[in-house]
Amino acid sequence: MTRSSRFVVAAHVLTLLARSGGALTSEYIAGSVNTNPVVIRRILAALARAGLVVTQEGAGGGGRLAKPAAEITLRAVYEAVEPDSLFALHPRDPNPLCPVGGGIQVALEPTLRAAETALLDSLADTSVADLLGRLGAESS
Amino acid sequence: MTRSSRFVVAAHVLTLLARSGGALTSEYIAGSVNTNPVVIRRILAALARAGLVVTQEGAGGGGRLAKPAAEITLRAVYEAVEPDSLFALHPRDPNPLCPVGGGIQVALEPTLRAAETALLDSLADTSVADLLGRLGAESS
DNA sequence: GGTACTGTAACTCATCTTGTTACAGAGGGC
DNA sequence: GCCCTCTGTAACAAGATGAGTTACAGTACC
Repeated sequence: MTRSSRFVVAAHVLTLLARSGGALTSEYIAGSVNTNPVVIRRILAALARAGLVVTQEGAGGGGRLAKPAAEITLRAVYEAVEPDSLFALHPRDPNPLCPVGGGIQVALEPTLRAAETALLDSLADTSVADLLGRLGAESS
Repeated sequence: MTRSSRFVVAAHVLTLLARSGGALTSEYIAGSVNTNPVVIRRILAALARAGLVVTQEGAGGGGRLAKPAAEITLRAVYEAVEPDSLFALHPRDPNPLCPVGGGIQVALEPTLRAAETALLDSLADTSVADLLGRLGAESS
């Protein structure tokens, strides 16, 4: 799979916002992430839809956290920017006349769901505040 | 991300092989998966490299399980066909002069590793024999 | 009104996946 | 030995997606 870097970039953005304590412009954030401001605005838009940040247009605007950094888990960040399921099923439906082809997707479903849940539960153990703490511990 | 369906197809292939008890040709398998035989051969090649199946060239050849279906976990299948890490880091390295940009990847690393481990551990709970059992319970 | 922002469309480029054709080589049956 | 049936793999096309970029409409503060 062509993995996207949106999740890692989103965590980066939120950590920046947590550290600043206020609002930052997409251009400033883009300078730290080393990308284009539009890329940041797209990420911020997804995070805003999920209620993790608040953005404001116009002069003096930008994005800021919508709640305390300790209350923003990486699970919420992941779900905000990677809405699709982790596993892709067959590109063309398998042969329904084959006993295996006709039932394999249903047979796999509970396992795939459990694996994705395990991933999300693990991500829920880390918050944006935790990330900020790890940064502070290394380079104050 | 363009999510790949290799994992689901590989599970399908192995379930077919487990059910047959012997060797199947890529053309036969392709009929159940509803794809091209070359796609199946690519999957079988990855599974063979991981020691999950044995393939044989020539007339009467094909692929068969290299060990009992109960000993093939979906974790091993996933690792065989999806060798890349689940999370992509920044496409361009973040700005090292920024306190956040310079350390965010290191700060994220333990969380990403734990999440990927949680996923793999969950997949280890299901074997190819389990899949075959789920199929049998629905359509005998 | 002017300036500083976001929101978003539109386009390009690169990469990945899948499907496909083609062909070399292996191996069993005659 | 000679077929015929297979795998292994290269090569290419088509489609999808991600990321980067430019452009511009709209909003909000001064």
